[in-house]
Amino acid sequence: MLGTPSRNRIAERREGVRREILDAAWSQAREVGLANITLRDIAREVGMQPPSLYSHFDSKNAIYNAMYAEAWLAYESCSAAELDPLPEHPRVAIQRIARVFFDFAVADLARHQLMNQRTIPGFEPTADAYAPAVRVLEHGAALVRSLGITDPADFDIWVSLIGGLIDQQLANDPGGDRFSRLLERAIDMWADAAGVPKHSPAATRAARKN
Amino acid sequence: MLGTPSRNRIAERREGVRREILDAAWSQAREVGLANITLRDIAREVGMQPPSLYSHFDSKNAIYNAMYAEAWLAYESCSAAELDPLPEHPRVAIQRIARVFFDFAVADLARHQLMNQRTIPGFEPTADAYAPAVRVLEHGAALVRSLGITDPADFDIWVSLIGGLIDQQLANDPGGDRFSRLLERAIDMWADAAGVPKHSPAATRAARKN
DNA sequence: AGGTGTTCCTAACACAGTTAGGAGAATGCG
DNA sequence: CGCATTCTCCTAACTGTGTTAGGAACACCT
Repeated sequence: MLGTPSRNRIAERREGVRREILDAAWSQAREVGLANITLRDIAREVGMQPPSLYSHFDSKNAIYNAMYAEAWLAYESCSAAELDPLPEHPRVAIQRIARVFFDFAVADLARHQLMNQRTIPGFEPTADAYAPAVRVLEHGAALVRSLGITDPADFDIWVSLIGGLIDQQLANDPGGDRFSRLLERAIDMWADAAGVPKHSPAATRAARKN
Repeated sequence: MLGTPSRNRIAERREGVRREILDAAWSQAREVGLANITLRDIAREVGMQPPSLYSHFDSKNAIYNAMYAEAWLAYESCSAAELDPLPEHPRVAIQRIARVFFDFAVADLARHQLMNQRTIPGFEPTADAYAPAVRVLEHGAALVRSLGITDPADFDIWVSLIGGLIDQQLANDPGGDRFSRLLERAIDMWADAAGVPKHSPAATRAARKN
């Protein structure tokens, strides 16, 4: 009965409040735009006075920082789920990775701005918040290497291509699919140049043998 | 001797002050970042009190707006100069267009953020400030069409590819050339897929005949 | 010279993030 | 249980931002 320090209680409650604040921040970000969220509005949504938020976050940027880490962790688990049985054929696999990242980014403008663009004036993620991002990128690079892409330049071009399509989609056709539907074609173009085996039935059969 | 209304004088001086303000805004933007410029600092650099700026611009966003128009006009005249004798060979021409745009964007981070990213919270260019931008884009599209690219999707991919490389260059290797040196290779990849004739001596000779 | 408009000024406001300091509740120990 | 401690939230206030109101000085035109 004794010996279990109730330090858990307090930590749990604290974590709960943190969650509430972050949820309010996300909802505000989606409502008024990532850059336009205000501590006053977050506090109102949580039922606090603005300065009380400082009991849980050191600053507004600390909130952005937590959101940043959260976003990349979310993508990490999303991609782990969506790419678990990675398609055997290299070209299909690379298409799938690109598609998963593209759809994740396009699904939430505010999140994408936070993750991939430098849209918040004074904000820069701390090292530990940045860690999941580099983990994801390094994992992607390793994946692409394992599919036979030896030249790192090819990886850089691949990343640029996907990022460019995402930006164009969100900037020029938000909610539509003008650029989304070009993704496969663009990646195929890249795969041809990078020497990824064509996706013919014969090639697929050959690949299955491994 | 008479009949020349001195309305010119006053208009000229007004235009001069506008120039001073915009120059100060650009210099501040390059110094502290586009989003971090402040009316107080601009006013100080011009030798005014902050509210006096309102005699020349309706708001801070109006300054951004003028800078936006200026940036695109600058690119328009830059590209007109750099692309005047457009290389005859389609592939070389398309490489050159991409290179000119890439270098112009990478040369000035603040300007690129203003022109091509939505990095200023409340700012959206007015129709007349936006006009040069659509003119440039439409001109580019027409140019690409004239080089034999019939599918608009190819143009969209081309734009995405260039934009993606620019963003990566500025975000991950500012001042370097990690992505800049991949531009030609990436555009060649695209040109292969889009069916732009290869750049062989024979093809060049054939193209010269037109 | 006198009337007129333009341009700049000072004073002040609203709203942002943030800090200081204290009250009250939850927690931990005798 | 009673007391000390810590944690959480509050109110009041500060700094810095864009912006508005209203007036003074200057250049201009007749």
